[in-house]
Amino acid sequence: MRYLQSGVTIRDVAREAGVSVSTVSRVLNDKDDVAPETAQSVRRVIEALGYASSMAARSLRSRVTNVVGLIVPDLWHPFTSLVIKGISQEVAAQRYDLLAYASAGRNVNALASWEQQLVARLNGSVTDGIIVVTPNAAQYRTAFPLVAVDPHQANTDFPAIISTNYQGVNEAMSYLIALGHRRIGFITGRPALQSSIRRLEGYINGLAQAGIPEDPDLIATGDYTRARAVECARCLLSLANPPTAIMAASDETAFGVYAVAAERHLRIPEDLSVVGFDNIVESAFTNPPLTTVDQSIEKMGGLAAEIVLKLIQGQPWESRLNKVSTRLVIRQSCRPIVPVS
Amino acid sequence: MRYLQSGVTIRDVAREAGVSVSTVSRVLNDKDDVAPETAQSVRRVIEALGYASSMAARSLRSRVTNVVGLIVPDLWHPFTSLVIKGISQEVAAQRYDLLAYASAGRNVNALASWEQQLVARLNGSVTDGIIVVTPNAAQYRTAFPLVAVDPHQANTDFPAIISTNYQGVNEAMSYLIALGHRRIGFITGRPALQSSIRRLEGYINGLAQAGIPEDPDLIATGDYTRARAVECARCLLSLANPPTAIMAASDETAFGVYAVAAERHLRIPEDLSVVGFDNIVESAFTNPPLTTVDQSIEKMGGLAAEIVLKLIQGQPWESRLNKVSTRLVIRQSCRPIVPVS
DNA sequence: ACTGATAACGATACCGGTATCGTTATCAGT
DNA sequence: ACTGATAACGATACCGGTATCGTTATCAGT
Repeated sequence: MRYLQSGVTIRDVAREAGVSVSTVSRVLNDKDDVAPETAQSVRRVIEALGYASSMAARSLRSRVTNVVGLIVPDLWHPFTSLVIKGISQEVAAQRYDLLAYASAGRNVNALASWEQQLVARLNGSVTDGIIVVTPNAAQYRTAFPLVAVDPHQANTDFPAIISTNYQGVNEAMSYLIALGHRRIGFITGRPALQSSIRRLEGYINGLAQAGIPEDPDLIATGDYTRARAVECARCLLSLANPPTAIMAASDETAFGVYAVAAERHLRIPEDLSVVGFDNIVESAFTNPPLTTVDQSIEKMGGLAAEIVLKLIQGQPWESRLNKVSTRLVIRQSCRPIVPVS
Repeated sequence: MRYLQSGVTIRDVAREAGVSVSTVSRVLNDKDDVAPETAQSVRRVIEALGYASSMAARSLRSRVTNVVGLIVPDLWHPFTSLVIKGISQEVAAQRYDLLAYASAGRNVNALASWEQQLVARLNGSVTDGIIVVTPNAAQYRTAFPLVAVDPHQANTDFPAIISTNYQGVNEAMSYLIALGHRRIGFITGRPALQSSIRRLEGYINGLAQAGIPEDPDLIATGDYTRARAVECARCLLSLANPPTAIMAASDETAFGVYAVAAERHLRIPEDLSVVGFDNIVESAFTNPPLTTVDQSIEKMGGLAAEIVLKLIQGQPWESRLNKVSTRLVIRQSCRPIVPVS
């Protein structure tokens, strides 16, 4: 492999065009005090030399990059993909560029401090503002616009986008109870996370509102992963008096329940009703399609982008907590309970 | 919203620690000619001031960023997600950072020149090398490492990763023919693309090898999208003598066939066999699960990362075309043809 | 006592842009 | 003819790091 020569700088362009670097810079930035003919000839030279200005040099001096940064744990998880889709569209619409950073593969302990470092380093050099998805650090210190999507802590120093976790589960519970279910199992998310806590509260209050006593055996502690959900589901379905329905704290969790149902030859929804949370793309394609709580992940991304761009442009954003509402999507994984005659 | 004060520079750290900026720089880069006590105290000051070095300034001078760039049309498409997963793991393993750029939302005509600009701008300022997925430009001019995944042109100036498109379809055809199918429809990809051409050849030669005459009616021209595939499938299934099986040039295309089958009350695989290409995540979750040609998208990403990192480190990479082999994944969307008694 | 090597650190030019201030030519208005 | 405004452009400091070269103190070896 050989590469073409590079390293064309603004000074090369200036020399070739017979003007000063100032004038070239003016042409690059579409300033208005340049004679049209001059601009034209400079542009021709730029084209001929294949010149592209260095983002590093530009941002070092002018402190504007027109780039929005995004920090996510990974770039391939379904949840992440949807968030990115929402962000991406809004950012592109406002003619900014999007630049994503994956923190995956890193030591979990070092992660928080690494993210903190990254935020500081990106802002003030390569990005004008940053969107963070599921931050691990409690606090970010930055002088630049920062917005968090689905933060794991309740209180943050910067605007955060969250969905109505409590109401989402609560609504799903009403639905299951209306179908006649009384023994409803719950598999939680990762206990430390705010979203997980709120969803559990939705479950508990859902039962209370219907006057159904809470049974500790029916609450299994998961962590949002499919693997852990499999263990939880085995546990719940091995009870002497097993649940007729399982409310899962995430779609991935629900798919774990699907797997266990299959291994025990339980049919969904005939023998077991299941409700998920997230409405990731896969949930519409499973067999049967999963009834789940849609948290408009895409919309969360869009809102995050909107806010960070407002902040970048110097407009204030009062509200620190921005809720995006959830909605129960009824598919085919639940059915009314048939009283044992 | 108020933000913390920022703008801590290396000079602030130097002043506070009572050393020169050179020494601070040495500490930052783990150079060995610094007294341990000095390094210790500098590190304490860095911590106390919340200092983070500016990537822009660093890369401007040292021309090393430890960042691999990625340019993709979008960040949420299933194909993209899998490529990114492969890249991400390899890049993280070698302690580089990954930075993704989405070109979506941009005017299609301006896209190629925009990408060309972006490559030039990223390299030599924020990244050490770049991986491009499905480039639109015929040629990129860059002095830095560049690798293309699944390029749309056959010949490129830089290493490219492609899958064995021809063999993949060919193998699938053998499978369908072995099941007894004789009238096999084909829905192509976007005709201009190299991958599409090779897949079509796999279909045509598959028929020829079995001595089955080619029927132009059975070849419908798609473009890899689900929407277009729906029209193609309607066309094929409306023939006087319709196909008993359809080979689709992509999984998305296959899902278009699924949709048309449902609207016409045709059962898959009882009434119609379908084979896809890609093996995206969804294909395992459809009803029925799709038999498809796996092109190890993740592995393609991993290989791309491996090559670009080798190039960055100055090691040569001879081969310009790197093939990743395909593999037929048999699920439940095909069945043997039953002779009409 | 002198030499040479080495450890530890400092001073300063420089990367490639933009911001800022200055200069020159031209011309309308009196 | 002189003044002031304006259009068009140039010279240069500067952004915040690192590379390069230099300096000083210390000490082992003769």
